[in-house]
Amino acid sequence: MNVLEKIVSSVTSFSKSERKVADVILANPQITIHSSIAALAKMADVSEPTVNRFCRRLDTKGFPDFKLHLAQSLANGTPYVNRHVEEEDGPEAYTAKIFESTMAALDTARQRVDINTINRAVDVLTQAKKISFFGLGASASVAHDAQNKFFRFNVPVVCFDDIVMQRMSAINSSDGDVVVCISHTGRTKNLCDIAAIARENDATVIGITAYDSPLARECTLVLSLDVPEDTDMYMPMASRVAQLVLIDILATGFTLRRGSKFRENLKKVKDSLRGSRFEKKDFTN
Amino acid sequence: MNVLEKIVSSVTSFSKSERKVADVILANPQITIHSSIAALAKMADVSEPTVNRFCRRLDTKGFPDFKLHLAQSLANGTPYVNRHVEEEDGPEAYTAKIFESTMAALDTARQRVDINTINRAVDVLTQAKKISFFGLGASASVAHDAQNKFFRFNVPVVCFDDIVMQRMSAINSSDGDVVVCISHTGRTKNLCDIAAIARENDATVIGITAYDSPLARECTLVLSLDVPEDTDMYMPMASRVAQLVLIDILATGFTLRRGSKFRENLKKVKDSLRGSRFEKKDFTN
DNA sequence: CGATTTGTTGTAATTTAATTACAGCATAAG
DNA sequence: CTTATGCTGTAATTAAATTACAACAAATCG
Repeated sequence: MNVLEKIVSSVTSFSKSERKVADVILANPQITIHSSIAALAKMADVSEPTVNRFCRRLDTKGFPDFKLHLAQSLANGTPYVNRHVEEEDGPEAYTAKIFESTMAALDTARQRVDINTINRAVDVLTQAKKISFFGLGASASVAHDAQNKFFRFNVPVVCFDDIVMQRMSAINSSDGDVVVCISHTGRTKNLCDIAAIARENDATVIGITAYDSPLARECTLVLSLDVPEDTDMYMPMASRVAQLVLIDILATGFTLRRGSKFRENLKKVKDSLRGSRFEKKDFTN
Repeated sequence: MNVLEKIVSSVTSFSKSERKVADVILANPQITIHSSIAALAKMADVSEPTVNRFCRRLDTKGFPDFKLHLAQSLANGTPYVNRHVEEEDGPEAYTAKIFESTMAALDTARQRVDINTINRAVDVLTQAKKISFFGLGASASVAHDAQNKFFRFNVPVVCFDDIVMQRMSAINSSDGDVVVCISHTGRTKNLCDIAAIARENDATVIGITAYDSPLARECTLVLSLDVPEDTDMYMPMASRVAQLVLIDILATGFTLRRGSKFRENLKKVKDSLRGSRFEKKDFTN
């Protein structure tokens, strides 16, 4: 929890004077970090030791340390203490909030993701005979994106967003095949079934899903992203972005494992698109 | 440019002692922000005024101010000054770098995006008779994701990743229809054609693409995301995440414009999925 | 209803940290 | 070899933050 959020959440436990300090800081955080304790005390109309006590109450070593923490909270420009979109937000507010909450979600995802599992997943993927990406609903687009990436590596890769096709594909899988099942909740029944079928047929099943979910139990390897989802909107937003970044990481790990010679191959794929595009120089006029 | 990057880039203009200071700071930035000028001077084996002069050279007001800037640079935990993935990076390094570069990309996207255009795009979308999302290649998955979101709003929405279908759909469009064309480069010939066709048929064309690209010229409204793409990997990564966030923003703007009654409808859509899922309580054992 | 205790706040003293002024030294140019 | 320019450190100064303590307010208990 950053200092700004901490101030908001513990505002009830503050004394009268401390609340005055909190109000001033929340109103002009940017000014606060460039003020001395004397200036801030004057703004809040309290004494300097009160400001100091306020800082200590927030588990900082003192005023300078508090400013450091505050600066970090503000690093992303965070003008909105509350990142949840609200009814009365205008375009500027909700745009900023969505960017910020997405970045915050990626930050927690980064801290929580298990590097070891990523490494093992990359291992498995590089040795795969065939890679299949399965997702339903919102996760289907993540699966498509994964296909688009891994397809460039010139490995056999398929992607299905249709349970019948997924089922048939899972039944036909065998030892050496890798099936990647994508689901935010990990509680989509059909996908759990498919993971189980794939496992029964000796495929390695990687789950990009919630830890300790039904789907997770069916997987050989679970890449969990416990991202705090903003449920106000009833749509998966931040979680899906985190999933995509995870795909990027797996794809990057894959290319690095394959070595630099392989990377030239990637460039070839990219260059092959040139014919379908307008040249850049054509449009500098 | 953040302070850390600034130090790296101006390392040549430093004097011998200043470079010693730079080395110590770059090696332990986290320790630096919790040190006094005396402690840092000792670590770098220079005098205190040298440290102070070093700070001034970096356009900060002095040592405390420098620490503030440094704290902000480190806010995202940035241990990697260079965010580009390199050959010799291990799983820990490339995972962190990809998360960081994605977050950095979102941050620049946020700063550069034009709120006014977003607002107009939301206007247009809320009044649309029908919404179509078109994308090819990597952008196809973004289009799919957009469809998944807008579909929940109970508005007529289609998504095509096939040029023939896109073309037919564009030809059949008419006044009041909105076509959203997604392309990072904005130079995919087929998509430019389709945008032109849609426009000729009086549809409103929103482009999620590069500003000043061939596609942008064919659009009624251009949502540009000039995100610095890490081209080392020859894959669209950060740019596509930014596009998705933009979709989230448009979808959010849409729901807010429609009011709170409409939001209950969203909840209904989400609840409708319940039957296809395992209940949470079933798996707490 | 008054006395005592607990907690909050500000004043003044102290300590700590940062900055400035200046002098010595090294390096490079004339 | 001499002079000038620039870099670096010592010591003095100034600014800032913290601590100790006293006064006051509020609440609790007899």
